[in-house]
Amino acid sequence: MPAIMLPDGSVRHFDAPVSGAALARAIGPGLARAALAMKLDGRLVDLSTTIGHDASVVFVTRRDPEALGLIRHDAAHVLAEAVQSLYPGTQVTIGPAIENGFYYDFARNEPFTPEDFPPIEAKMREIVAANAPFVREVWERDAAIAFFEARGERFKAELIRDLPASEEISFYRQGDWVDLCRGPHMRTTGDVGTAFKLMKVAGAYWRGDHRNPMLSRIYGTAWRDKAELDAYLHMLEEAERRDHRRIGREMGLFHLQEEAVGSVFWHPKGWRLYRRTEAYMRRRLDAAGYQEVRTPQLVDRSLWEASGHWEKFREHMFIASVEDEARTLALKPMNCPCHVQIFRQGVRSYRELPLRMAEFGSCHRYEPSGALHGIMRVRAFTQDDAHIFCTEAQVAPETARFVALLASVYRDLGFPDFSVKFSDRPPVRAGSDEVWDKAEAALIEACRLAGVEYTLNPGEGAFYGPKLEFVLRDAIGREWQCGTLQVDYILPDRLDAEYVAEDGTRRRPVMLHRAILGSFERFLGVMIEHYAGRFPLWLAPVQAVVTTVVSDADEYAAEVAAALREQGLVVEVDLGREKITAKIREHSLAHVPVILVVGRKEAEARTVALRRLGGEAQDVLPLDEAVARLAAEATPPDLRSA
RNA sequence: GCCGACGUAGCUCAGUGGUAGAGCAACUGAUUCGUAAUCAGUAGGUCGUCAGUUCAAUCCUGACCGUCGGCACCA
Repeated sequence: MPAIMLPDGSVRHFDAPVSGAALARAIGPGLARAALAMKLDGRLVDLSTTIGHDASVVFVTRRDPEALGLIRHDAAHVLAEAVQSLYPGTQVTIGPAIENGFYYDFARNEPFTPEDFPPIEAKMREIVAANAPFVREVWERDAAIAFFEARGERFKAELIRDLPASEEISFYRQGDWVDLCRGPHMRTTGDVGTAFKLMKVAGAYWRGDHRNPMLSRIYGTAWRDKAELDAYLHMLEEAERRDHRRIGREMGLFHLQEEAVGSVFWHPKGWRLYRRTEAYMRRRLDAAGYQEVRTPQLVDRSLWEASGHWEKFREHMFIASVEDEARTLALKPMNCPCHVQIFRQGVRSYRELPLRMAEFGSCHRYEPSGALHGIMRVRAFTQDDAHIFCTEAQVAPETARFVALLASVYRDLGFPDFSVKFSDRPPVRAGSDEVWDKAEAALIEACRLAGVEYTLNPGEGAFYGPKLEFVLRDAIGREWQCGTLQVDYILPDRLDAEYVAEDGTRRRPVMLHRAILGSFERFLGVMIEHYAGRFPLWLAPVQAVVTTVVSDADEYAAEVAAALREQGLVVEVDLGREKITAKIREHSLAHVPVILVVGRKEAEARTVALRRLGGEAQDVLPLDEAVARLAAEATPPDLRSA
């Protein structure tokens, strides 16, 4: 005799158990048509699920956010059926919904190629048009295993074997095709709709483990309607347009080449962008009480043995040696052991804590070749690194100070929107549970103190301590993990760092490893994509171009440029004989933020016509005023008064 | 590192078993023109590298290097 509560607070009573579909029909024909699935006491289930007890039900329609996941998951099933019907002998494995779409991993001797997409998509449309109901079946475990083994589906059989005994083995049938699946699904294959598209093929390890066979993965995207699909495809084009590798080349910022894989050749304009960012960071760190240091690139292996890197990370380190010496050196992959060496010089007092030691540390890591990506993932990079040596009591306030600094830096650099992930103790870790309890509690308290909201990232902490990860959101909604703060009780111990406490005893400091940008290379890559090369004036590598309408204005143009350079702006002068429209186009494509056009009128009146990148308006104003205005705007945010 | 695709002029790309083309950019000349492409001409390539097959390879085969998309990795 179920009593079912609906979202509007009303309650419906039934004499017997009732399916979701029947419930929807009882409420109204409109809902019966629109309902795709339902949330039964908050759990998303099939509409065919029978409700036999008192419950609350919320129907999911195409308009609800949950619909996307359902559409994508169902699309994965439709893809799998299409592939098996076109390519007999292909084994199915898993096919989940993911952000923006879905994928399905297939086992087949010959991998798929994009040329296979058109026939597969056509078959998928057939399956959707057939509008076959998704029918849930519960199987007995051995029968399920036998079923898949008889069909040569060893991956599916393996999945079932590894399901916990308590788990119900459910199948979903669509027409003649059936797949092991936990569900839930929508009513029919027709509910998938037609707003889907196969995107790419890729290899993927079975169960994500590189020791396992490589499967052939097909990625697709799926949306509620064509408008959403088009918007998504447009966003992808936008991302491609913003690609830092393309913009870096077009703007002459940097290049990469074979002889130095994973290292950046910074060109004058790119290096100016880099230096502006670095100078900004240096001012912020100075103001925040950090002391900058510089430590060696090449360090003897004995230090890496002491720090634990030699044992744990050697395969990621570049090792160097010379013939005349027996020593083995390594290029530093991290700065922390070197910073501890500075801390260890002389006797440290509690009065010196917290001691904030910063370095724009140049590091090398041997990253796997497949991981390299433009300047975002390289083998030689510079971190905005710092280590805060402090007492346990200082962990919370220092974390709060750091988060405030980080938020301010992100805001200044154009990223007001960021989120925080809290990674707690990993399964394999150093240190006792008591130490971890302490470290995690301190970090939680610090977040409370700083008013930081975070999502939990369980088991993802560093082996030596819990960490916060700071993820910023760019102009087109993508997320980039940049900043980090890690609490470390281990390294000070391994490298024997100590200070004299108030009571005269020697104690271990706690180390906070922290970075705001992460690495300059990666962060600048993110910034290039975020701004699509259209940097704010204070960061732009070339801040303005002065160009002429007629050659009579050449002399005046030089004067205008000189006046701007006097104020520290980087200005180019274009006296080319092309038409002004062509010159405007050229410098706009080069992403120069300000174009100053001068002709006879301006030369006589001592004015400039100021044009902003992307805009069409011309602002004619006196030279002095233009210079003052641009100089103010080109001042870095931390140096502006008020 | 693994799977797949790709590598031709500075860039974007065409093309062929008989040693290569276009557009843009560059350079030269003409054009003095008012806010996103003025016209004409010139120059530019060991067709990623190394082997093999062939009378002949940029093209076919193999290995290697690199890039791209994923996977794995990201201390």
